[in-house]
Amino acid sequence: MSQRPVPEATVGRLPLYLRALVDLAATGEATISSETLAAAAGVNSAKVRKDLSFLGSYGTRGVGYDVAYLLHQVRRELGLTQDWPVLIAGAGNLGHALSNYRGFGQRGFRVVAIVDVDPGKVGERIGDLRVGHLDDLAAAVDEHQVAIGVICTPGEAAQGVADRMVAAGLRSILNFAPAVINVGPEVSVRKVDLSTELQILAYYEQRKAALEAVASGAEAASASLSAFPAVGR
Amino acid sequence: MSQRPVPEATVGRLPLYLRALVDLAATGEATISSETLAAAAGVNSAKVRKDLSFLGSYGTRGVGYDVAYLLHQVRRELGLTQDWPVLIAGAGNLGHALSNYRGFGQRGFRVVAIVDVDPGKVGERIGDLRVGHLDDLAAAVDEHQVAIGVICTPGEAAQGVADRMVAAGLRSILNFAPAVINVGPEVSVRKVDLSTELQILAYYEQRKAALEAVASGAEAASASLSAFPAVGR
DNA sequence: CAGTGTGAACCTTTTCACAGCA
DNA sequence: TGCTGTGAAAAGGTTCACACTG
Repeated sequence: MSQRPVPEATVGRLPLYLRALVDLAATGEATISSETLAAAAGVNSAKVRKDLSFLGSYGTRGVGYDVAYLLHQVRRELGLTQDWPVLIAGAGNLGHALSNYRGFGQRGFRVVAIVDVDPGKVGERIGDLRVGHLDDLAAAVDEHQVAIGVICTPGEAAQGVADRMVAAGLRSILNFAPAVINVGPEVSVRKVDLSTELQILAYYEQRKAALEAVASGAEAASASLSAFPAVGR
Repeated sequence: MSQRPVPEATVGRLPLYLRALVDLAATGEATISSETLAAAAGVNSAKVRKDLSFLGSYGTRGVGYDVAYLLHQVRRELGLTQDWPVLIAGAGNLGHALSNYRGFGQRGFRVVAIVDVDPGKVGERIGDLRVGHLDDLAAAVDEHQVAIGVICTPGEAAQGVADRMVAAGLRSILNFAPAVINVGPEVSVRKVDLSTELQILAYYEQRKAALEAVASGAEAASASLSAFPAVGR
């Protein structure tokens, strides 16, 4: 496959480029410059060029990138030329929402199983699926060749569920539970914490409020407001 | 308030420490070392000490940090000594789930309004709330002193909603829609993209599969598997 | 003497700036 | 001529290692 290692930061942006390219392909544009792609993805053009250069030399100097070709290359690099069966653990609010989320299917992620421990939830229908019991996780992983597990349980249950996932052979976990989970080095974990994001916003919001209090006071606050990053990621 | 600017990366970890400290306080521990806090937060101890040193010298050499005191300081730094009223735009799957998510309330974020454009959703009850119309967004922001807006709409609608939020005076936005939104530099935006996270996992999963194919082939793959970061953030 | 606080080294990521090519 | 691809510089973040202190 692709030669040198792609930096982590770049991998994190490839899905952004992918989305922009999909939108662009729909409009019928044949080629795109790094400048335009950068605008669509919300980054700067130097970053786009550097990132894409890790995948290979897919651009044409003086012209730009061929949309269809680049789209294919980014998809291939991300491993999205195949479908990925996904299992969700936890059929609460969030588990429900994710199971029904159309965006997953559109991007090649098929939710093939949902499990929970609550007897009141086991057996419930969600879309085309029936909620299974957590004890059947390993069987479901085997049966559907699941590659990625998603944890949507309360924080207390997260580690136990993660252990079962790893035992069942999963090596990629997306964790929505507000808890740190410990797994072996062969397992990739990504964490999405909804409250954390709000807390980070609260931090910057607070600073803005504090600055304004100063500004509305005696001396003009000459310091630029743009000291606040628009995006903290 | 607090003096020197806290690095962005540190701000991003403060909620992690906060959660660990809350758990710890519940167990009754009075003090904690950077080593133990690090384990609870899933980072290393040097990072913990550096991070906390930006808030001030709150530790005691040879002893550690006073849990209750540090908890208070982290809360204060993050601006969590007050409640933050939140408005959600988009009452679909995700909007529903977030409205009902207990974790927000527990951490000082109160969902005070939900709006949508779909006539089938406007008027619907979600918890204690009634879904309002998007046109009433500004009124709701005023009435409830909303500080943070959350976008849970489809991608196409995100920019329009963001524009309304900014026009209504919001300067902090959490965007769950799969789209880049453009706002002025005075507005902080954080983005959570569910599909993006899965795509990143797919990338690493694919590489693992490729490596294993090589390993199970002729020559022993001497390259270490630990080239895969457990967490990509 | 255990554990914080922090300079200094190191590594990653971003940005700059321009040579080189279609 | 216009835009890519990329070295080199700058910025930001992490880790090391140890002086210092309660």
